[in-house]
Amino acid sequence: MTAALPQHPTKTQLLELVAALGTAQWQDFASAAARHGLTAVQAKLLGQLKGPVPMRGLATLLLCDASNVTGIVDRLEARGLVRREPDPADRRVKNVVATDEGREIIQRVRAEMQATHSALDALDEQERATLYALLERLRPGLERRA
Amino acid sequence: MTAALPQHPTKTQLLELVAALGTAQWQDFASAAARHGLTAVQAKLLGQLKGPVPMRGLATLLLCDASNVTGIVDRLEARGLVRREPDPADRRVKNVVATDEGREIIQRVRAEMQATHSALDALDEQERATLYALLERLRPGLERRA
DNA sequence: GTTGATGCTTGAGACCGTCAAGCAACTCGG
DNA sequence: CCGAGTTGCTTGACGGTCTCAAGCATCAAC
Repeated sequence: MTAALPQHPTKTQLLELVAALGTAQWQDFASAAARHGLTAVQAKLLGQLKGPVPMRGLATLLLCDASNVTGIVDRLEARGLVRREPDPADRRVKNVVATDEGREIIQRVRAEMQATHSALDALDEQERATLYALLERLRPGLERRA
Repeated sequence: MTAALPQHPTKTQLLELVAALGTAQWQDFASAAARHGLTAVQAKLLGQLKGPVPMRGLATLLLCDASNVTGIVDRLEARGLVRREPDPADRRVKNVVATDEGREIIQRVRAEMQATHSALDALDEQERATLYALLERLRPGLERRA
């Protein structure tokens, strides 16, 4: 008998569980990145580069000041994982592009997130679909800018 | 017609969704904390103090070096939100305790996480129970130390 | 063209995080 | 009891992350 099974968890319990899983996943990500000599923030920025993105766009994506992006890109560029390209339409803009090496590294980091992958393996296809649908419902509330 | 509805989202999609929600919640937490002059890390530490906790225990909880905890507790103590008490059983140990003001502030921060609360309001009791159960299944995989 | 907005960088300052080193106190074998 | 090893905490050095204010170049609009 599992008398402690919460049939109706409080919002607080759910909130704490989400927070705990979020930080656990972040740790997993950070340690995978560290194995390749990257910080979590650097890896996250690298992960946003599906195509050329202006510095300003990165600041918006990462919800931080533009001057912060300068430093992060500086360090990535020094390692050859990223390039700054002039924008043909607007000479103020610098577009950031991942190099081949950059793309390869971020792909490896994602693949090496062992804890996250093994956690998701605990669910079958159907359960994952249910979880995805529920989380998708949370998104609009969470991403609204206060 | 919603043809794009993923009946069976890939692990990658699910992973990215979890990551997005995790960082959104963290931002929410950080901005609630900032309204009270606290950083997210300070608020997180404060939230762990249900009773007296030794410095070493905090380092373990926060998955960081003990010397890091020293600085964070220093700043919280300077604001009077936390106290260091000697441990009666072991004179090496210093137990950290939240002051009344500290308890009050962390409670307010939690209550003021508007985005998170409104996100959870999008689900009814039954859905929350389902979500909780699914997330609980993810925990063992995620929290295993690699 | 002048005015104003926008994109990026720089510099100062605070916090977060690690590591190495150090001191105090505990523990345990002898 | 006593010395050896361990553990708990702090300090100092150093790098990364973040914000703010200031500055330069460029664009847009009148």
